[in-house]
Amino acid sequence: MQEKKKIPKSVASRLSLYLREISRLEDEGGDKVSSVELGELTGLTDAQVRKDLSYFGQFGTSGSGYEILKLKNILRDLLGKDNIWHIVLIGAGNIGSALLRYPGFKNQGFIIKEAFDIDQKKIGKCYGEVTVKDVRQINDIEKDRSIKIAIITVPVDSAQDVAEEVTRYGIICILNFSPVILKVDEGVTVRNIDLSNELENFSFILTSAKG
Amino acid sequence: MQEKKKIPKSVASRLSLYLREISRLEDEGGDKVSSVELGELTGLTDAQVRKDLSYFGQFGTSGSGYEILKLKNILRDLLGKDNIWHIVLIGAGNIGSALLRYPGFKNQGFIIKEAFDIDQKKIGKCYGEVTVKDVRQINDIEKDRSIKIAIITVPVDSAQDVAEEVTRYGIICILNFSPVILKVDEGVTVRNIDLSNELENFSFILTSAKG
DNA sequence: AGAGATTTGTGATTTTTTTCACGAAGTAGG
DNA sequence: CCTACTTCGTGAAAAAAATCACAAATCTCT
Ligand SMILES: NC(=O)c1ccc[n+]([C@@H]2O[C@H](COP(=O)([O-])OP(=O)(O)OC[C@H]3O[C@@H](n4cnc5c(N)ncnc54)[C@H](O)[C@@H]3O)[C@@H](O)[C@H]2O)c1
Ligand SMILES: NC(=O)c1ccc[n+]([C@@H]2O[C@H](COP(=O)([O-])OP(=O)(O)OC[C@H]3O[C@@H](n4cnc5c(N)ncnc54)[C@H](O)[C@@H]3O)[C@@H](O)[C@H]2O)c1
Repeated sequence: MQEKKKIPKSVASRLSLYLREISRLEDEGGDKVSSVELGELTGLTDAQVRKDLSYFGQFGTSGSGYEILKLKNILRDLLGKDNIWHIVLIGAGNIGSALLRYPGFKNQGFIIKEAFDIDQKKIGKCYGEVTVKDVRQINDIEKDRSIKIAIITVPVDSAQDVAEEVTRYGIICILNFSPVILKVDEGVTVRNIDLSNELENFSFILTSAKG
Repeated sequence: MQEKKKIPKSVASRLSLYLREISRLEDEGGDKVSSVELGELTGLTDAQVRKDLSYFGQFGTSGSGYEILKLKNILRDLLGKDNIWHIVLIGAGNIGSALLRYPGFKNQGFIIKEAFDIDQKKIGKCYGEVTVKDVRQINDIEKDRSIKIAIITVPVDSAQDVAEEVTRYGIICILNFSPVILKVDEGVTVRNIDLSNELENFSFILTSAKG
C-alpha cells in the first residue's frame, strides 16, 4: 500500500530507454549493470539513473549494481510489456505505410490491428500484415474495445477531425504526425511527432551559431 | 550589442510552433494576434507565449496584441528561414524513402540533397527528387560544405558508424530514427525520433491507469 | 575477518521551466 | 479627454527537473 508517490513525467519518459538498453545488455549475456554504465548507454548521468529507478523501489545492490534480469522485469512490468497493445492507424500514405511495414512494433508487443484511409487507391491494399479499410468503417474499432492507441498520419487538414472521431470510439492515446496541435478531451494523451519542428530546431541552432 | 541573453532550450524548441501557427493565421488573412489566441493554437498558456516572445524583444502592442506580419518576420529570422538548408539522408528504406517523398520539407526550405544506401537494390532509385547513391560515396558530402544536417534512417546496428562518418564529413546536426543513443563529438547536436519509445509511453500510461 | 574499493539510495542544493499577478501601455467609444 | 476595457511585459513565486555529495551497504582480495 506504499506504491503511490507520483512519477514525474520526465522519469516516465525515460523508462523505455532504460528497458531498451537493459534488454540489449541481457542479449549480450550481461547479468549486472551499474548506474554509471547504464548512464553511458542512455546518455544520462549516473545520478539521474539512480534517482529515476529509485521512484520504483530499491533493487540495486551497493558495491555491485543492478541485476539485469530483475531490473528488466521491473521495467517490463511498469511499461506493461506483458500485454499486447492494439493500435489503429489512420492515413496509409508515405509515413503511414512505412509504419505499417515496420516489423519492429510487433516484436515489442504493439500490433497495428486496423488501418484506414479515405482514398480508394489505398483501400484494400495490404502493408505488412494489415489491409487498409475504408475510413467510413472506422467505427469498427469501437467494437474492439482493446484498441486504445491511434496513430494519425493523415494530412494536416483532416487530423483534427480524425482525432475527434477516434476518441469518440474509445481511443485515449494518440501519436500524431500532423503538424497541428490536436484539441482533445481531458483524459486523452497526445504525443506529437513534428519533423519540420525538429529540422527548424536545427536551423535555429545553425543560425544562432553564425550570429 | 545587447543581443546576448541566453535563450532557454525550452523556449527555442517552441519557436517553430509559433511560426507555424502565425503563418497559418496569416494565410487566413489575419493581421493581429493576442497571446491568448496564440496560446490556444499552440496548446500553451498566454503567459508562456508572452514570456517566450519577450526573450527576443518587445514587439507586441498593449491592448491589441502582436502584429502577425512583424511577428512572423522575427520568427523567420530567428529560425533562419531565409536560408535554404541542405540535408543528407542515409538509409533509403521504409522511413527514409517516406521522408524523401515528402514535399513539405522543400516548401519549408529544407532540401534533402543527397541520399545514400548500402543496398544495391536501393542504389540508383529515385524518390521525390533525389537519386539514391552508394554509401561508399558518402564523402561526396564533404565537398558540399553547405550540408550540415543529416537524417539517419539505417538499422540500429549501423547507426553509430554512420553517425561517425557523417560527422567526419562536416555534419553537425543529426536527426536520428534508430533506437540507439549516438555517441558524437561535442558540438554535434542529435535529436532522436524514437517511435517505440513513444508507444511505450502510452503503454506506461495505460498500465498505470489500470494499476 | 578486516581494509579498501565500489556503488547504491537519497536528502539537500541548484538549475531550469512554468505560472502568477499586476503596473503600464494601448484601444475604443462616446 | 475621460472611462472602461484589453493586452503586453516582466519581476517574483512556484513547480519541476537535474545535479551534488555522502552515509551506508556490499563487494573483493588477501
Ligand atoms: N512524409 C513525411 O516525411 C512527413 C514529414 C513531416 C510531416 N508529415 C506529416 O505527416 C502526415 C502524413 O504525411 P504523408 O507524407 O504520409 O502524407 P500522404 O499524403 O502520403 O498520406 C496521407 C494519407 O492520408 C489519407 N487521408 C486523407 N484524409 C483522410 C481522412 N480524412 N481519413 C483517412 N485517411 C485520409 C490520404 O488518402 C493519404 O493516403 C501529414 O500531416 C504530413 O504533414 C509527413
Ligand atoms: N519504419 C518504421 O516505422 C520505424 C519505426 C521505428 C523505428 N524505426 C527505425 O528506423 C530505422 C530505419 O527503419 P526502416 O523501417 O526504414 O528500415 P529499413 O530496413 O526499411 O531501411 C533501412 C535502410 O538502410 C539501409 N542501410 C543499412 N545499412 C546501411 C549503411 N551502413 N549505410 C547506408 N544504408 C544502410 C538498408 O539497405 C535499408 O535500405 C531503423 O533503425 C528502425 O529501427 C523505423
